[in-house]
Amino acid sequence: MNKRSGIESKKKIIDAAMAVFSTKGYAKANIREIAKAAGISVGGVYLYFRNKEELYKSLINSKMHYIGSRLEITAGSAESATEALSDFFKLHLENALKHKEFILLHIREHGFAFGVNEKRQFFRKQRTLIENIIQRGMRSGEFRKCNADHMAKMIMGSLRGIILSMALDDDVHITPKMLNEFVFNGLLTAGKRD
Amino acid sequence: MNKRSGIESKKKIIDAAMAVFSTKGYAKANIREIAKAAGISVGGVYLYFRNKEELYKSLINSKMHYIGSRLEITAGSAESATEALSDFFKLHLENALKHKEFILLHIREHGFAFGVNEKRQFFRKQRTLIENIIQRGMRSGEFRKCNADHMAKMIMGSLRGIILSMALDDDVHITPKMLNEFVFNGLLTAGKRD
DNA sequence: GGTTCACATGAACAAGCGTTCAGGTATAGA
DNA sequence: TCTATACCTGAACGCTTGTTCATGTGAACC
Repeated sequence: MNKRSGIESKKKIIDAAMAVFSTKGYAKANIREIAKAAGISVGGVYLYFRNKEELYKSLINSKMHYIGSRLEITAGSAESATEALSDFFKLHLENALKHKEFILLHIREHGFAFGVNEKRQFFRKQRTLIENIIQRGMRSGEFRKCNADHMAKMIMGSLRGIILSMALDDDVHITPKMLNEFVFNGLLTAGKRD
Repeated sequence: MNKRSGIESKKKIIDAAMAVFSTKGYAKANIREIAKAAGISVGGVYLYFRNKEELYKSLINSKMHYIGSRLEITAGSAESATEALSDFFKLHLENALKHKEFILLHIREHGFAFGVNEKRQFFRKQRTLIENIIQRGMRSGEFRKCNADHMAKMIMGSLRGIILSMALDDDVHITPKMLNEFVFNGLLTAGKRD
C-alpha cells in the first residue's frame, strides 16, 4: 500500500492524467495507465473522481481558467497599442511553452462533447482583445488603416498556428521578438508597401 | 442485400470513413458506424480493408499524396517572389477549403503512430518552399532583410493556424487577398517601421 | 436449370475498457 | 490495545469494440 494525503494523491492523479491524455488523446487513454503513472491503484482514482469524463473535465476546466485569468490580468496596462499587442504575444507564447502538454490535448480534443463551446468562447475573447488593440492602434495612427475584424482573425489564427507548430515540432521556436517583427513590419521593403 | 460493384463499395467506405474518423477521431470511430454510413455490413468493410488501421492509413496516404502533388505542380512558375508567395497562399487556402474534413482529422491524429513522420516531412517541405521564396525576394529587393529560416517558420505556422481556425470555426473565413495584405504589409503605418 | 464467381451479411468470439465493491492497511487519538 | 477514520487495493462484472467466418444472394455464362 502507498499511503499519502488525499490532496497529494489527487494532485498526482491530475498530473498523470494530463500526461496520458495529452499523449494518447481522451479515447485511447485508459484509467489503468493513468493510475499506474500516478502510483495508485485503479480503484484509487475513483476515490477522487467520479469517472473518466469528470477527471478529464476537471483537468480542462481548471487549466483553462488558470490560463485565461493570467492572460486577463496583464492586458490593460500598456501605454500604446504596439506595446499592448507586444505584451499580448509575449504572454501567449510564454503560456504556450509552459503548458505545452495542455495545448496538445486542447487541439486534439476540440471535438469532444464537453468544452467545445468553452474553447470557442476562449478564442473569441482573445480575438476581441486583439481587435480592440488594433482599433486603438488605428486611432492613434500607430497602425495603418485596415479591417480590424479580419486582421484580428488572422493574427489570432497565426498565433494559434505558431504555438501549435512549436508544440508539435521541436525545431520550431519562435520568440516574442521574432513575432513582433513579423506582425508589425510584414515582409515587403518599405518602398513597396501599399 | 445490397449488391454493387466492388469499386463503388470501396469508394463508399472511404467516404464514410473520412466522415466518421474526422468527426470522432481514430480511437472513437468504430467500424459498425462506418459500415452503416457506407450502407454496407460490418463484414463488408473487411472485404476491402484488412483492418481498421489499414483503412485509416489508406485514407491518409492517398489524400496526402493528392494534396502534396497538387501543391507542387503550381509552385515554380511565378515571375516574382511576391507572386510566388501569393500563389502559395492561394493554393493552400483553396486546398484547405476543399479538404476541411481531412484537415481536422490531420490535426487531431498528429500523435497517431502512423504518419507522424510523413506529416512532419510534409510541413518541413512546405517550409522550405517558403524559405526559398523569401530568399529570392530578399535578393531581388522585394522583401526586406530578415532571417529567412525564422520567417519561414512563422509564415508556415501562421498559415497552419489560419487554416485550422477556418476549419474549426465557421465564422472565420480568410481570403488569399486578406492574407497577402497581412503578410506583406504588416500592421504598422509606413513611417513607423524599422 | 445448373454452376461459378464476386459481393454481402451479421451472429459470435476474444480482448480491452470503465467502473464497482468487498475488503485491507496505516495513522491518530482514547 | 482498541477504535475510528482516511486512504488504498485489485479481482470481477458488464459493455463496447475489432475481427472472423459460415452462410447467403444475385448476375453472368454454359
